[in-house]
Amino acid sequence: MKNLRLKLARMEKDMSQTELAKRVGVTRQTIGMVESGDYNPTLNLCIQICKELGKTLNDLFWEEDDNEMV
Amino acid sequence: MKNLRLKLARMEKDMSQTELAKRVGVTRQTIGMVESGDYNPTLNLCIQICKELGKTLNDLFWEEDDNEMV
DNA sequence: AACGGATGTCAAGTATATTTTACATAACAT
DNA sequence: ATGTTATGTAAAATATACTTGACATCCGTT
Repeated sequence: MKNLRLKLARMEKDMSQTELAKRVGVTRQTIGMVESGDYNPTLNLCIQICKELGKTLNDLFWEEDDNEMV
Repeated sequence: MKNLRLKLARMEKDMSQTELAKRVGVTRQTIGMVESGDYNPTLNLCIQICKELGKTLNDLFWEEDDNEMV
């Protein structure tokens, strides 16, 4: 399950995966994997991404409904 | 920096670290380290903890600090 | 006193997040 | 046709999250 909210938030900031990665301090592959889903990033990475995109953890990483698939 | 919100939410549920750990599927040491702070858990672990305690990611893991909305 | 449950911590092992390097395609210019 | 930017993906290496097992203290109970 792709993280479309993250991808959208990044695009709204006119930021490439490479640029977001640089700001966050990881590689672009890592950002790509987070957006692609099927991935379990660390909390600090999520927080850094949120801060760069002006969003909160709930905005980008909290599933409100009962979409399981952990 | 200790995660006091997590500790409080757990205690409000009358749950020991051991019991929360069992429900979440990790060891009690891991829960202890998350509560002690200075630790970087994975997103899935945070989500599982939130679900067991009836909280959201922002409730337990988002620092509102100086980033107030514009 | 002795017990049992809850928590803190530490060292060594295992699992996995993240990096590095590399090659691939598509879109859009020049 | 050539070059550049953006993205997807995949192997192997490294860093670190998480486990295992142990020993510690504190606190309430018997």
